[in-house]
Amino acid sequence: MLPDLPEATVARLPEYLRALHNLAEAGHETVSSEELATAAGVNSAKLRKDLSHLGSYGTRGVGYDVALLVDQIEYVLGLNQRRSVVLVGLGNLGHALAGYAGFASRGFRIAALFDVDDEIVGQRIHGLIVRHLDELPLVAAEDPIAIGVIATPADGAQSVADLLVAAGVTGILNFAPCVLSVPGGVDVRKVDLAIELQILSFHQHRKSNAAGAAALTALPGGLTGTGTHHSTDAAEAVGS
Amino acid sequence: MLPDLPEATVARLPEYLRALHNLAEAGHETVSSEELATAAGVNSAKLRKDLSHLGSYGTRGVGYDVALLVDQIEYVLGLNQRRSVVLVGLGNLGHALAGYAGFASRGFRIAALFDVDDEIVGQRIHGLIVRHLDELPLVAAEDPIAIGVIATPADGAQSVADLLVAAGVTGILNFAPCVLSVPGGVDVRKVDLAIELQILSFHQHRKSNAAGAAALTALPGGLTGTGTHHSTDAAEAVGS
DNA sequence: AGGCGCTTGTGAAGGCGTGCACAAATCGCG
DNA sequence: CGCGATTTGTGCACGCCTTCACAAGCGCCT
Repeated sequence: MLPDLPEATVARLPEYLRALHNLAEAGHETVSSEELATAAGVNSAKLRKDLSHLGSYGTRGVGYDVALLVDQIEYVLGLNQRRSVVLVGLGNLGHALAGYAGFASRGFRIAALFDVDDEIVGQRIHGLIVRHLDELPLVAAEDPIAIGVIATPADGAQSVADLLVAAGVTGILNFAPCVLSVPGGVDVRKVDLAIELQILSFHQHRKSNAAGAAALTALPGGLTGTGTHHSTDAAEAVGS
Repeated sequence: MLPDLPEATVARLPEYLRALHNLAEAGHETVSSEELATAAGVNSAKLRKDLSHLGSYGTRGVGYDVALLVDQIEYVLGLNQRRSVVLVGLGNLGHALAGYAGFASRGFRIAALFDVDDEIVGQRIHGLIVRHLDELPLVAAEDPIAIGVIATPADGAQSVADLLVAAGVTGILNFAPCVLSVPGGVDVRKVDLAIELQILSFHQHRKSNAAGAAALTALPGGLTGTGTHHSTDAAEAVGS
């Protein structure tokens, strides 16, 4: 029976798994929560709580059996079942994703590549022929598709998502910079390089302002939102 | 003055910004929290609370001025300052990232490309010559590097990170599947395709087991009739 | 066999984030 | 000028996640 895992825990399990694989290759048979936590870049208490949600697979005074834990996590994540992945959109990014080695190493199999551009359809990319998006239903009929990866421009992403959903896909990984609307029961995860860069930018901006900000923080006025303060000068006055 | 924003809010601001740019192009001059929230794929209350952290830039009964809000968010994120980005590792993924249009569109400028492979160094990729990683300090001396993007295999990533830090980089975006250790004050964000796939895999595994479980759970006292209903998953999963 | 050191698993507390629901504020219209 | 429609900004409650601290359990050594 599958335990009900907190979402935050689920997001960390793959990281633990990768660390465990490394440890196994290095010859470790057991590992303490402290070691594994360090290898995975988290707090040891958090790691223990995460693993405790899977059940008691550790031995007090000793640690966790590496091989056993690998099996458990892989089972919980459903990685022992092979899942078919299709990739839609073979521009720069899609091309790179098609050649990504990380697919096969975790039980994922690229079943097909799709695009709509006649220049790209028919090309052979990393051993697979790019097919036209119209053929997606055919491919899905032959072999159920578990996960669809969208690497198209933003304006085509929603219609691709609709096609994927219609083909029975219940998990979508979206690299297009847009919001997808999908029916309930379909899981969408988004990866956006630009967003990550902007978050980094924010932290740098904050750090660089932190020094001078301390001198300005003594704002006496404004009790409760007396809206006389207008925004434009705020933006410009601060930007030094 | 830069307000102290909750991390969750910061992570959503770029999404709001993108939605606002779309609205501006579509000719909207003002937008209500409801509209903007829908466009950004979030709850309207959450959006209002997020924006309230920046200050009061809306007008009750009317909504938000699109142009003003764009300026505010860009200011807070530090996007009006152009930041130099260097990209290390030009394999499949790095090659695609070098051609990513999203860099320039948000004020980021690719300052240089680096690799260590003699086959790759010297190549011209999307208008830039790939330089040897050894030259990184030289480039950093000419023009301060804000952000370093690591797209190398895992085994080289830590040493690249060390080099970047030594060159004064304070923000790192890591595509390598490994944990980086960096000194305090340096911000690392990680993007891992394999992790995202595994999270999707988990949800599918859970769903497929829930179906079987639902058949077995003939709960006698079930008044509500709807057992474990996860229709909101899709909406929440949008925020990665 | 017994005690000691080590490590897991977990109860409890605190912090953070989310969403509801409503008061405050603004605009347009009669 | 006043009123109603509309929308923002926010107090509050709730739930999730993190972290601490420690009891419970296991193996080893004497």
